[in-house]
Amino acid sequence: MPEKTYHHGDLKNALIAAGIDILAKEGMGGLSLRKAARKAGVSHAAPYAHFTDKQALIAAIATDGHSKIYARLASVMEQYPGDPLRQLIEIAWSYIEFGLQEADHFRVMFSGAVEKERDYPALVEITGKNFGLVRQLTVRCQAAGILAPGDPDLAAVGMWGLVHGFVSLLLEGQISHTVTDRYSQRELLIAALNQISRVPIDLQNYSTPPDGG
Amino acid sequence: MPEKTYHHGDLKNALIAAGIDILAKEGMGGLSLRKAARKAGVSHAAPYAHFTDKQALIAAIATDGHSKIYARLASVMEQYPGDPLRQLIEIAWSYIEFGLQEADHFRVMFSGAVEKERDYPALVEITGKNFGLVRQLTVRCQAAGILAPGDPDLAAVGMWGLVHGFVSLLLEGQISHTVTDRYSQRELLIAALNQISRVPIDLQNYSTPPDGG
DNA sequence: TCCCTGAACTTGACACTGTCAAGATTCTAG
DNA sequence: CTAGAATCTTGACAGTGTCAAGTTCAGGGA
Repeated sequence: MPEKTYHHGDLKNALIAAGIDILAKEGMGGLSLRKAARKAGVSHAAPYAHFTDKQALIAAIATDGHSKIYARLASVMEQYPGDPLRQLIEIAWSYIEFGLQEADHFRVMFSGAVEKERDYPALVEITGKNFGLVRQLTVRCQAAGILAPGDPDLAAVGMWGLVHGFVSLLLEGQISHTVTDRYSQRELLIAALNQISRVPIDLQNYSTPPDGG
Repeated sequence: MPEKTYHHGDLKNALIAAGIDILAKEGMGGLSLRKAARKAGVSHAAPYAHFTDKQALIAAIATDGHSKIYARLASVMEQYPGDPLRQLIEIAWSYIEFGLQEADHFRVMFSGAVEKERDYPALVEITGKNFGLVRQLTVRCQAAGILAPGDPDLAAVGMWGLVHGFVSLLLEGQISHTVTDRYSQRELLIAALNQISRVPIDLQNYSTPPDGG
C-alpha cells in the first residue's frame, strides 16, 4: 500500500496512466493536465516537474500507445512462425482491434495531436521500430508470393497504408452504413487485404481469429 | 467595401473562413471560438447566434473541407472521361495534395475532431456523397480490369483505405525517413497503387500530373 | 551528525477559453 | 408602424495551460 507522502514516487507514469484513462472515458476533449494531476492525487502544477508541456504528456501517451501496438504485433508475429499469410491477416486484425477498442488513444497517436514529434526521441524511436516490424512482415509476404515483389519499403507503405486507412475511415464513420451494415469488420478487412494479396484469401478459412489469439 | 454595421450580414460563413484560416496558420491547438469571432470583427459571444457549440463550428469547417474535396475529385473525374486508370491516379493524387497542403483542415475532417457526426446532417450528406464518388470510380476501374472484380463497396473500401492511409501516415510522419528520402510522394503513391492495381502502372507514364491539371 | 543542494511538490496568480444570461440593436412579417 | 424574431454586445463564471515563488524531502559530503 503506497503511503501518502509528499513525494509521489512514480508521478510521471501515474500521469500517463491517468491521461490514458481520461482519454478512454471522456475522449480527447476531456483530457487536461489538471484533471490528470487531480486523478494522480497531486496539485495542479505538479506535472510540470515531469513534463515541460501538455504536449509532452500527450507525446508520452502516444509513445505508450505505439509501444502497446508493437507488443501486440510482435506477439502475433511469434504466434504464427512460417505462416506469413496468417501473420499478415492477424497482425492487421490486431492493429484494427486496438484502433477500435482504444479509439481515442489511437487518435492521439495518429491525428496530429503531437505537433512536433521530432522533439520526442522516444516517440520517434518506437514509431521507427513499428515501421521496421511492418517492413519485416512485408518481406516475408513477398518471399511467399503474397505481396508483389519489389522494394520492400514501397510494399510496406502500401500494405500498412491499406490497413491503417481502413481503421481510420472506419473509426471516423466515413464508410457508408450500407457497407458496414452488410459486412462484419473482419469481412471488410479480409476483402481489403484481398485487394493487395497475390494469392486469394478465402474468407471461410480466415473468418475468425483462431482460438488462443 | 462592407460598411461596419451592427449586423454582420454573413457572420456564419465569415466564422467558418476565419476558422479555416486559423487552422492553416496555427493548427488545431490555436483554433478558438473567440479568436474566430475577433477575426470576423464581432464580440466573443456572437458566434452563438449561428453555432450552438464550438463543436458545431468545427463540424461546419469539416463539412466545408469535404465539399472542397468533392469538388476537386469531381473535377478530376470529368477531366479524364473514359480513362479510368488516369482517373484513379489523379484522383488519388488530388486527395493527397489536399491532405498535405491543408494538413490541419484535413485532420479536422478525419481525426475525430467532430465527436458526433450524426448531429450534423450536412456533414453526413457530403461524406456520403464522397463515398459515392469513390464507389463510382471503383466500378469503372473494375470494368476496365484495373481493380479486382467483386462487390464494388468492398473494393471501394480497400482502394480508398489505401489512399487515405497513405496520406495519414505521411502526414503524421509515420513513414520512415529512409523511405521518404529516397522517393517522391508521387512515386510513393504510384507504388502504393501498383499494389492494388491488376494492370502494372508504369512510373514513367505517370510520374507527373499532366499539364492543365 | 549536520547541512546543503537539487528534485519533487504546493500555492497563488495570470491570461485565455467555452458557455450562459441579460440587454441592446436591427430586420421583417403582418 | 409595430411586435416579435434574429442578431449582436456586455458581463459573468468555471475551467484551462503556464509561470513564479515558496515548501518539503531525499541523498551525499563534512
